[in-house]
Amino acid sequence: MNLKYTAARGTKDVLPEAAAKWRYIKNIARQVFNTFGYEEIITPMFEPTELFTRGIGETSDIVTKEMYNFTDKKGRNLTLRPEGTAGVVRAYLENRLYTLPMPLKLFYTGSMFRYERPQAGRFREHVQVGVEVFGSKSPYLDAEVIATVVTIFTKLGLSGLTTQLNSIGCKECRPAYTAFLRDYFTKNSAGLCDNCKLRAEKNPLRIMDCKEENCKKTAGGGNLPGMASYLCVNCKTHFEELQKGLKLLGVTYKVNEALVRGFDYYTGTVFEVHSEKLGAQTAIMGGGRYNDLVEEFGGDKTPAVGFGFGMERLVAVIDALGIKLPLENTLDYFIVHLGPEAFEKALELAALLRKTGKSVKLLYEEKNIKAQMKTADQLKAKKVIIIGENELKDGVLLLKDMADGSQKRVSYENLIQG
RNA sequence: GCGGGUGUAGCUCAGCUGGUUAGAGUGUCAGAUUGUGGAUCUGAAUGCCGCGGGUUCAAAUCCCGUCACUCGCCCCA
Repeated sequence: MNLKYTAARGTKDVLPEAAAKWRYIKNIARQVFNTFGYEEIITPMFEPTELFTRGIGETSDIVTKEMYNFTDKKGRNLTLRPEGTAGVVRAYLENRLYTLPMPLKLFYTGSMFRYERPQAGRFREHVQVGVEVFGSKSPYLDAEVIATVVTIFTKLGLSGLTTQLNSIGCKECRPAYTAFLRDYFTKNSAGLCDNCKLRAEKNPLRIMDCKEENCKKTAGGGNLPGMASYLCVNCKTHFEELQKGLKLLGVTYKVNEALVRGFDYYTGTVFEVHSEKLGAQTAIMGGGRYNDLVEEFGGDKTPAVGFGFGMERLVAVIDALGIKLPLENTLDYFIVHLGPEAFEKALELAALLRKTGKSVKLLYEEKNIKAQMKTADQLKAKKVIIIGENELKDGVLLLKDMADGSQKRVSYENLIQG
């Protein structure tokens, strides 16, 4: 076959088998969100470009090289959303959701778009399930938000995950630390890799996480003071209480002082969940606090915290761990029909059974019984109904249980009722 | 944006240093079993050898380009 069209680079079809997994995961997530009191919000897939450039940060990689921008017929600059938070914050303000009881807990699911080079666990369109909570600055809320996603992962049977945690400080304390790092690394730039030379100016926090040996050495092999020692009192107590909260909620975690996230809006708490089953992309969930973003978008100062996890990566971990999700096979009946008269009966019977909520399939072409039985087997039908000359003559049906192979004659009435 | 690998049947892949009608397993379809699936046996169908160009008497094989996939870097879910 000579394919005329293929899916756009970095996009993927989710076929029925995988879609069933997605459905199952989303159902679990919905259940968990419900128990934590979240409500769903659906926001547009594209927004004015400025929303993202301002929200995520002009200099971030996502904004500078990964956005799907376009102009519409009126010349408006629009962008396919690369992440979920900015749109939800915009919707929160535009619809005056701040008049609702606080804290307001929202969840969403939807596609995100980033123009990246595709690779294991990374696509140009990926689906995120995420939450945003507005109106509380309590560290115990941070803890609960983390517990929410950990609960989902636990319910799905995931193992070997590590929840990483850090505080990157707020407007009060972070500038002093980045200034210190910037100063230090520009003075000691000789040993840095090309990337880190750029980072020294742009985002010196990242240098602490570089894998290059020389950069590690230049960074003092872990002897440089970390962000922790620069945190202001508020950030410090917040971070301590968050950890206390996680212990109360039974969430195991690991503090990772090198954990930095790619969006500019984060303040204080940041966190990620990693799996070693994913190749180079190990994060399946990321999030944090963003106490200044609502205000930057023109609202009142409103603390907020959120996370997002990626469906594709989550499914990859589930598969890599060999987890078999309890997906139900839904085909109740397959009707085998022999001859034109039986076919008509089969159509009528299918309609009756479907009225009672049963799932029913049958073939529309004349095929011998063997071929039809084979199809029933391939479709994993629970039961097969056979209608042939004998059954027509006696006004009954032959009902076969595909699991044990047993079969018996039943009346139409009994079948519909049972 | 930068590197490495790979494109052969629906799927997984073999085709060595160029040489005749391009193979295997699996799946599909048919038959053995004319009213019975999952096992076994027999048989059949299926390929612009990713695409374009070049070298050559001759290219799936060598060279260049291109596209796609894939694994890394950066970054991120």
